This record gives sequence, structure tokens and C-alpha cells, in this order.
Amino acid sequence: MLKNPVTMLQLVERLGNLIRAEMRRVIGQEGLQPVHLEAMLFLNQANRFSNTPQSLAEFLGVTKGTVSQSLLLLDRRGLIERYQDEVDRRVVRLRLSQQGEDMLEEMQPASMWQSATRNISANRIRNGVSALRETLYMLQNHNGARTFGVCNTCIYCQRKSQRTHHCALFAERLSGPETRLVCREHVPKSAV
Amino acid sequence: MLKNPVTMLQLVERLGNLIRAEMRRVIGQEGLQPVHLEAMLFLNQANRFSNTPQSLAEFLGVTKGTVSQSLLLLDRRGLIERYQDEVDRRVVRLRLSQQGEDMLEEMQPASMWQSATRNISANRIRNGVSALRETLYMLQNHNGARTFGVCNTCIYCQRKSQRTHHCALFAERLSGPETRLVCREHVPKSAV
DNA sequence: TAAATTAGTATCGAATCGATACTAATAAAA
DNA sequence: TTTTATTAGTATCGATTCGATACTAATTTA
Repeated sequence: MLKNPVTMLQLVERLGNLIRAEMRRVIGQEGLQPVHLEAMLFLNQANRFSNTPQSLAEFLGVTKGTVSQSLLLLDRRGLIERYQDEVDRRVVRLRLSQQGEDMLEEMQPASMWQSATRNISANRIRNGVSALRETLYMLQNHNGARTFGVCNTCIYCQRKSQRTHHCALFAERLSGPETRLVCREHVPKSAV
Repeated sequence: MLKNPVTMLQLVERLGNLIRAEMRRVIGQEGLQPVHLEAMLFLNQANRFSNTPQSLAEFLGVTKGTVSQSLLLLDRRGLIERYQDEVDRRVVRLRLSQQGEDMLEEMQPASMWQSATRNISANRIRNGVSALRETLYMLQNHNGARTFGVCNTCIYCQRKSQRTHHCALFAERLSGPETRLVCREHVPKSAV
């Protein structure tokens, strides 16, 4: 029985708790909860195949009913916009409103993290990223959880030319910026 | 602006969400919430200086009033025991009941993680642990958050002999097993 | 001895969350 | 084609989290 994997779990848990506490502190001033910030961060990064309530529910690991409630609140506060999909009229599309984007902008949730990792060697961080990424991919294989990675690390993403990409799953063209957004159908290119 | 620290943040966030979702799935069958499992895991690891409501509140990043509510529920379910401290009669000491220990035992929350990290090289995991630990310590320096590390990585822990240790902060003797428990006063030995 | 601090609890209102039931749109099957 | 099943999302209920506030009791400080 190796000890290090458990240590890593505990560190991720602890860091997760700290992130959550920091979120609570920052977003609490707006009268919101951590889950609202997580939802907004997700919508800020989700591509056009993934900006739906169902997708958000999977990302957060809660039921669609629960997500529906949270979205109701975000909508009431004017932080998101909801609109009907044009081809499948059951699905609702979500996006941040201007006000929502402004709020995210002013919070800079990553700034604390930047300063915390400033003095760590780039090499060590690279190794850390690698171990975490690999763990995440294994978890996906193991229990079917989605990775929600960005397109340019996905097996379905094919480079067509200098500036155009193609998604083999949805059979649609992807712009350069789109390949840096997260997708619910993301499947990691390799285990490395 | 380095990209990797942000990537690491996103991975930790994502893994945190997955852990939380898994907790929700496992503990939900008992009609409990993730915070209850986190509390029980903490009490299972906390040393005798740290097994109080106040300490748990700091660990979770919530107010003492909130923790008081959760403890009420855990007590009603017979999962924890509360007793008064003998010297300072304001403080309440907490411990898992036999039933609580049994429940934790049967859940094995780390098993999923074990299997997810099975195929990753020991070296890479060691590097990951390093980067995460260093980040955690930096965060503590930066915003005063507690690390909740184990005694044997703490500057106050002094080895007296083969089997006995001494805490320079509380000025008390520590047994071997005690040095492997987490403490709210933990201060990491070094930044490496 | 009095005032301040500390640990914890109680109560209130707003929000999460799962479960269940529901509507509406789409897909599959007969 | 018509029926049935599935899917996306919403509505409602009850239990719980959570912060804010106010409170008690024990300890520490002045």
C-alpha cells in the first residue's frame, strides 16, 4: 500500500477546501454561494456544445433539479442569460450576461493562486500538473466522470490548417479560440 | 504570465469537484451531505489539540455557528460524541463514535483514488505531492489559512528519543501515533 | 473585582440539494 | 403514421447548510 497517493488525495482535498473557503469569502460579499461562482466560471469557459443546464449539472456533480434552482437565482440577479436552442427546442442555452462577466473580471479568482505558486519552480509545477492530469484521466476511465478538458487536448479535435480545426464527434468546424474552451464530451488524447 | 499555475488551479478545482461529487454519492445513501463526511474524516485524523468545533470550523472554512448545526445532526445520528474538556470547561471535545468509525471504515473514501493513481509512476506522484504541498504552504503564508498538517512535518515537533516526541508549542509529550495526526497549529518545517 | 475575550449554542431567513412529479420536445418503435 | 419511450428542463416539498445576530457560560485580562 503506497502512502503517497493518499497524501496527494489529502492535499487536493485540503486545497479544495481552501479554494472553496476563498470562494465563499469573495462571493459571499455579493450574497452568493460558492456554487454560483463555480457555475459562472464554468459558463465562462464552456464551448457551444456544453453551455446547458444538463452539462453544468454534470460538471458540478449535482442533479438537474438542483442546478435549475441555482440558475433561477443567477438569472434573477441578472448574472446570466438563458435562451432556447434553435434546432432542439427542449434545450436551454446559457451564457454570462455583461454584468456577470464584469463580476468575474473584478474577482480575479486565480490571483491568489498565482501568488501562491510564484516561488515554485516551473519544473515542479509542470510535474504536478502532469500527475494531477493523469489522475483526472484515470478517474474518468474508472467511474465515467467527465474530464471537461479543452478541445485542443481531445482526441476528437483535428487540425485542418493553420487556423481551422475540426471536431470529429460533432462534425463541426472549430475556430482557434474555440479550441481553448472546455467541452462535456472531452476525451483526453492520451494518458500522458 | 505563466499558464501552468492556472492549469494546476483548474485541475485541483476539477478534482475537488469530482471528490465532492463522489462524497455526495457515497454519503447521500446515508441521507447525509458532503460536509458531514468531511467533518468525520477530520475528526478521524485530528489530534487532541484540534478535536473541537472551532478547529473544525477553521478546517472547513465556515463559521462556528454553521458547524454547530452540522455537529448537532451528526450527534443526533449517533455518529459522533461530544464531551466537555476538563480543564477549560468552555470547550467541547469531539470524537467519532463506534458507529461513526464503522461507517467511515465501510466507505473507504480513498479507494477510488488509489485505483486512479495506480498506474502513475511513483516519481511523478512524488513531484505532484511536492508541488501541491508547497502551494498549500504558500497559501498559508499568504492569507493566514491553516495547513492542518501532521505533527511530524511541523516545526514545533521535536524528537526526544526513539519513541517519544515533544511539542514545543503546547509543551507536551507526543506518542509516536500522535505525530501522524493533524493539528490546527501545524506550521510546516520548511518551504521544501 | 470588573471588563473583555473566548467557546459554543440558538434562532432566523435565504439558499442548496435530492426526490418526485410534471411539461414539452424529440427520438424510437410498432 | 401513430404510439411509446426518452430527453431537457422546471416546479414543489422537506431536510439541511450557511451567515448573521444574539445569547450563555467560562476564562483571561485589566
